[in-house]
Amino acid sequence: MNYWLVKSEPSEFSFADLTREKRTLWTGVRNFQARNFLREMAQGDQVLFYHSNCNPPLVAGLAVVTKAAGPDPSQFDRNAKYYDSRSTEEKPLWFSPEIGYQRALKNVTLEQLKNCTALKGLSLLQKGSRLSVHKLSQEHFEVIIKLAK
DNA sequence: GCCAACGTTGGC
DNA sequence: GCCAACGTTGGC
Repeated sequence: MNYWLVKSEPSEFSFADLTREKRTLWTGVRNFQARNFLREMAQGDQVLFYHSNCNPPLVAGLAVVTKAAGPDPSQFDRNAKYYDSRSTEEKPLWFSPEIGYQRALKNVTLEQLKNCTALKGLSLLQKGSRLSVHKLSQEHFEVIIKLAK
């Protein structure tokens, strides 16, 4: 099993939104490295749901991959913000897994993550890291879950 | 709102 | 294939 962290701006889609909707297609990721991670996600993988671009940034809850990635429908929609003219039905560029609500977590702020020596090397904390999808080791995942208790 | 860091684009 | 210009991300 793999462990992931996905970022979302709470003003766009928050963990409370996921809690309400139960499941959602993770659409709109337009970065190749993040895309590769999305395609690697398998049903049952654990996903930390991170709120970015807010004050304070934090890990808000726990999600789970409910369905492996298929083509991101928003890339085909001419009127969508994430339309990509390079994509075809035969050769889609972008992929979306389905993410489901698992359980609420006590918030773990970015500051707490930074102050935790056990999380040294976490890719989210690397300088200049802007990826919206990160892969975590099981050890780092469990440390963050512990911080949320 | 600022700006550092990074990714992408496109001219050459 | 280089690299300058531009756009975006996201913490602060």
